[in-house]
Amino acid sequence: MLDQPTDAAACASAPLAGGLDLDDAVALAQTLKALADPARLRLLSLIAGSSTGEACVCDLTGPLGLSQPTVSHHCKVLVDAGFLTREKRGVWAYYALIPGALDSLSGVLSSTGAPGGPTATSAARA
Amino acid sequence: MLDQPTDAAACASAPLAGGLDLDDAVALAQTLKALADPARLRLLSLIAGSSTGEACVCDLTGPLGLSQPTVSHHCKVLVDAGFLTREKRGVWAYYALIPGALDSLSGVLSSTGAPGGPTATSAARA
DNA sequence: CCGAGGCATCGACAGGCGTCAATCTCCCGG
DNA sequence: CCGGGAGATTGACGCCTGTCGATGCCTCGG
Repeated sequence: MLDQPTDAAACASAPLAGGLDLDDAVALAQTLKALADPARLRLLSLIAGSSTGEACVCDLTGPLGLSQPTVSHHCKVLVDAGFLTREKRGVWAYYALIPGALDSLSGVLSSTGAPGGPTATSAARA
Repeated sequence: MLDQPTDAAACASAPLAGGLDLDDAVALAQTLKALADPARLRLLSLIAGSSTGEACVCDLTGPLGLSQPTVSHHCKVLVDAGFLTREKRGVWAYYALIPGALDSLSGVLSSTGAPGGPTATSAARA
């Protein structure tokens, strides 16, 4: 231990009161973690590049080179993170991306560089 | 085998040629993964909120509640990802964030929703 | 020249995450 | 009513990563 006397502020000066609360940091990290995967990024890109703006699982397993359960798992993660919507039509499940979800995330990232930003606390959470 | 005759395109229609290459997806995922951590997000926020725009390790261990090696590890990850710069002044190492790094990432995320976007291929890589 | 202190690195451990094979459920066509 | 097929779920395995304790390096003050 060796305790920590009054010379704790040895190097810098400001007490460094961070603008990001721990709870908010965890939420934002979870949203980012949903995107921080090559398979999920390509999955979003595939759906975004589709002509109809939606795609079913059986069409995604081919281009991604992944098995069906894996694709289903990634879709579930993206739906849970608020990036995709799931619509069951007959036997097939069609996934479409929610417009604005990525935009709000971009706004949060840009506001990080601005000290005392507006409302970065409760964003990326439509 | 049951083979797969011409009914391969059973559900959808388009061959779904994704705009994101696998190599590009891996690179973007690695950049996002550097941010997808509560400790690193708070670390960036602390440095951004600092009056001088920079902070040394010994000042970050306190607010983050992490040990010194852990903070040093996170700083290394962020420097390697291109979000922070490391400047050794005397005994102390001062970290400052690179302006524009988060902005370019925001641009990439926004362009994902635009089919046939501009240059999302080689971004977030200053 | 030598001691002290801040930072980076190493080794180890626990937890989470991505992936697949196997199985189950649900819906449609005949 | 029954068979087939698409998707979701479960269980297991392996890898990656966050965390800490211990140690080494490097710089500054005396």
